[in-house]
Amino acid sequence: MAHHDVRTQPRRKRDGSTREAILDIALELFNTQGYDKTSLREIAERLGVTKAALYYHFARKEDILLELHLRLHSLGHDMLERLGTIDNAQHSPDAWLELLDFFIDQVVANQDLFLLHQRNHNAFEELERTEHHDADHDDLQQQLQRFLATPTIPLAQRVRMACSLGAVMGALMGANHVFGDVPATQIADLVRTITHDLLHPNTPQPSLKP
Amino acid sequence: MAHHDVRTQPRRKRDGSTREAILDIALELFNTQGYDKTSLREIAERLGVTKAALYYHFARKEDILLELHLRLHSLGHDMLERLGTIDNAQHSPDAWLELLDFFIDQVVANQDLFLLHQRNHNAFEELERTEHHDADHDDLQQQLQRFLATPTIPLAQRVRMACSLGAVMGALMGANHVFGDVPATQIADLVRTITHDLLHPNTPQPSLKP
DNA sequence: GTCTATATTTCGATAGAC
DNA sequence: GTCTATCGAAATATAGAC
Repeated sequence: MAHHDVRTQPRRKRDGSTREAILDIALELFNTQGYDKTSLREIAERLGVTKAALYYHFARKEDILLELHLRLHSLGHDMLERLGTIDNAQHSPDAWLELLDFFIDQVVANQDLFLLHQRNHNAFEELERTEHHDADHDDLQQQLQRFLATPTIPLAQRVRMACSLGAVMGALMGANHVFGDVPATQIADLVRTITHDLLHPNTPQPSLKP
Repeated sequence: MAHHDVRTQPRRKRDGSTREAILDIALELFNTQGYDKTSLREIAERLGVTKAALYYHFARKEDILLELHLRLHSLGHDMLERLGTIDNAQHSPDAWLELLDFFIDQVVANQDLFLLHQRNHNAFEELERTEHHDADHDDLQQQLQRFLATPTIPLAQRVRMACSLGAVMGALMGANHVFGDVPATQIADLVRTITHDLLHPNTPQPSLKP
């Protein structure tokens, strides 16, 4: 579940650890400097190889970003299925809350990838413009936005759902800089409480799960 | 209050409308393509002039972004003062709610500028790394983050405040694409209600203002 | 203020040896 | 798999005429 096959490539040395190292360094640099401002020379330097070596593993610079995008995409796969079940009948706040619960876990566990997507929004958009976007494998965020645009759901509730998503991102993305050394899981639990208040106004919190 | 002096430049033709036109086009292109992917050639082309003409108005490309940043900064100036009064004693949810109320208006009225900041986060960061950032003229977002890091405020409430900010942004930024032709002011009112629920859990809404 | 060059730099990408 | 060397494109920025 961690990788998506992509085992068409040959290998002789380093068995494939270089490819992973490239992705790790790229993820870090893309997050701190941005995708465009990060050159292949910089990535190669940090890795201790030359630019040309990168081209053995990735045909284009864009493909590095694409691979990172795929990982984020596979993370959202489970969520999108749950979204489908919601779409059919029950747009209840409870179903959405359950979805958020899962989403929060994903964000905490893969903060870097979500940060990448948020901080390089434009680069990702162009990525999907180039990759001719065959079918329904939309971005997670795009699917969520399309869901929030559903006209059959009352506007007030759609706005509530949008706010709840923003609340989760707002609290968890900058968490490292703002909440210091407080463990992310603790922040996540607080956020869960808050999303409950947000979606179930004027309803007291249920007691903690045993 | 709209512009910040910057009247050191000479002028012979076009009295200064070109400068404004450059900023308008740049803002649009930066939002759709990103700051890095937008070339001066592209801006000039759209304006109907040549690249060199831009350099009469802005010494560097970075200065175009900087000017846009300053406008966003001046918008936040009032808010930061209000923040200062909160910082002294009362960290009450009501004071924060009042701040949010003002913030929501700002975001609705200047959606493009806030979008610019969100979609080009990395470019803005490098901007403040270059411009040696003399004193306390931080970014609005940076000031808010520093405030949310205040250790004297209980953690649970700090997370609530972070969530409320995220909720506002989450609902208002993508509003155009998600909520279709619903006027932004209507969304804003819904968001106000939601932020109330978020900061005053289990408390019924006060009746609408007369 | 705006133009026509042109300088300078950096980047993504390729070719071919090892 | 990684290297050296290099190409070609595009971008920022400058010089100087009008």
